[in-house]
Amino acid sequence: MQISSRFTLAIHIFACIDTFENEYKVTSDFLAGSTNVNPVIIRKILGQLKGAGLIEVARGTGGATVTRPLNEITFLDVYHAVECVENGELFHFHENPSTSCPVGRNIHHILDDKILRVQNAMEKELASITLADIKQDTEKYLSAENR
Amino acid sequence: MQISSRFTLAIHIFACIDTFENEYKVTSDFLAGSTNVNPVIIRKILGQLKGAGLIEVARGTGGATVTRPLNEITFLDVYHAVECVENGELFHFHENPSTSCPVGRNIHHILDDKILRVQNAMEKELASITLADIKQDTEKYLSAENR
DNA sequence: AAAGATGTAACAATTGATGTTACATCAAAA
DNA sequence: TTTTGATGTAACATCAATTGTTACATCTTT
Repeated sequence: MQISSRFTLAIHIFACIDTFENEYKVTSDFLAGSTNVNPVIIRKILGQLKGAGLIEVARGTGGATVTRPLNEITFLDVYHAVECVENGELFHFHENPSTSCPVGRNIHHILDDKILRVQNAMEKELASITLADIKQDTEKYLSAENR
Repeated sequence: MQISSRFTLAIHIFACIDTFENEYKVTSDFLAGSTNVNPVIIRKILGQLKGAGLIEVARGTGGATVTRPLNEITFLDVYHAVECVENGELFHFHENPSTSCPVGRNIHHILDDKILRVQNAMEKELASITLADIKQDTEKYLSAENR
């Protein structure tokens, strides 16, 4: 299983807000155009980002804006905002291992710390990347187009 | 989205093989009992592990055995054997970002290296854990039960 | 009020995971 | 050589999550 495209969509949304907020009003329809994804899906993601306090969305008048400096928003913040698994558990366990088998009744003890290590490694890397990096590379690629 | 329970099931299977292979013949029915998962599911996972060269399964007579020393099989080997996403891509991209939007047509350039960093961090940690670690902790918890 | 947004409910479609039955096939042992 | 107990696998069922879509109440500015 893969991490849902909501994550890459959310990053795409932030790149659009930063790139276009001075030129256009960045609405769900605008974002739907850039991502080629249904506006209602965009609004749901905007709602999750808003719920996490990363953006504000103007009711009535429309448009999304970022609430903090971009270097203070990490990929991990976005990931947590948008990925909706219980406790953010990366690995899915089989539900009811046998309690009459000694391995079955201990498999959680045996595995939990190792799985946590893997999840922590991933989250640490996610936390090391910020939206400022995205801004920088977006500008790099866009200016490379104009030559 | 979470990584499928096939992964934790596969580790469970290895723990069973190592713990019980001298006492019992470790068949798909035996493993189905310990994991509380349907035997056909177990056989599919066994097939994937066999395809990756990690185990051998005896046709006719039945039973699974490991092909290499446990410290030479990493979590990453098991993960790759069992997780069936194209190229092992951890993140799912939205399919058709707009080519008429400058952000849309560059979003892959912008994101790919960062996503790769995250995936590499996860895989590096997966590669650092081996089935020998599982064996050791399995023995630890089972012997703790017998006191 | 009118216009242009958002928020959200309700439902459809698709996909992948998981479960289940059935059966062909295999290898050892009786 | 037949029986027995396995595996391999097809075919289908079920379920959950993602994603898409329509519709509409609601909000803010004009």
